Amino acid sequence: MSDDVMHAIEALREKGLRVTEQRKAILEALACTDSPRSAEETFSALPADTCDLVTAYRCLEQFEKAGVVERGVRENGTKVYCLKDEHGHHHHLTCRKCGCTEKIDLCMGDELEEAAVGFGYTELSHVMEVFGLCPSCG
Amino acid sequence: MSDDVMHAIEALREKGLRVTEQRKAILEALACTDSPRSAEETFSALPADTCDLVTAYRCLEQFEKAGVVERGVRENGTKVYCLKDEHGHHHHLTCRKCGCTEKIDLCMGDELEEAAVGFGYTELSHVMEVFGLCPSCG
DNA sequence: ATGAGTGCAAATAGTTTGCAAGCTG
DNA sequence: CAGCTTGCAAACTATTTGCACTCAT
Repeated sequence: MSDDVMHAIEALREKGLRVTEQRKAILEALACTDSPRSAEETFSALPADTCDLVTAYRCLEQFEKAGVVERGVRENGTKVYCLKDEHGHHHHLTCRKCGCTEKIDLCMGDELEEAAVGFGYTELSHVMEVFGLCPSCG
Repeated sequence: MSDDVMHAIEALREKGLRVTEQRKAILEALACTDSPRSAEETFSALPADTCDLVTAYRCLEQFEKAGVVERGVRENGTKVYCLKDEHGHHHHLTCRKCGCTEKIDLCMGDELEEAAVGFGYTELSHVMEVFGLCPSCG
């Protein structure tokens, strides 16, 4: 089991969430790829009969609330999730055609906060995804 | 009819798209608000019997391809559209609770392009939305 | 007049909810 | 053993598609 998964499990415990076989498997599935995955995709990546698709949805939602995964969106609106790694917040560059992704470190968190706080907003979060055609598909 | 709508109509013609009553009404509906609106919301903002909801979906999609509207996403994945104004590209700060929005000028287009081009990506686009609680809701 | 655009009905994708049974802490 | 979790079925929301008809160019 990877470090990231262990940390995630620990985080779940700290938040008072229960650690079940299903949840461990879902975290493992998220850990074994760099690309953010949708609930369906995460579910498909699981060994057969690990859990129900609904459970994948529910766990991913819980994981996000607990802060162990990050949520993004595809160009079509599908929600995608990826395990928070030790580097914390980052974004993705996703190929519109083949779906492959690259991690990009660049994040304007600070500028955003600044602008939003200027409007008196609190509890900020943001979604940012970059789409394009990768070298192989372009 | 506002300037923005006139420009949009002109742009449609240039792209070889037809200018119908429905399309004009949809553009008007988009023009009369600062907030990005979903297809459903745009449709509801239309005078009764202007067109079918499906038409709103189809037109907004066409408008985006033609470059006369910009598309964003809500936190829940819903697609939203807003008319491109003379200032061009911008982003929004949306209140998670009441849904009100503020326009924010800040956009990291250049940094993004740079990073993405570094990976060999082409035909870039990006989605960026900031969510929070507005002063009244926070 | 010709094909883009539209309306209506129906299909689809993604996600959420209700409820009874199961398992974790 | 309390109540968080899960599974199964079903509801729902947002969006897309097929097809015949209409209208802008």
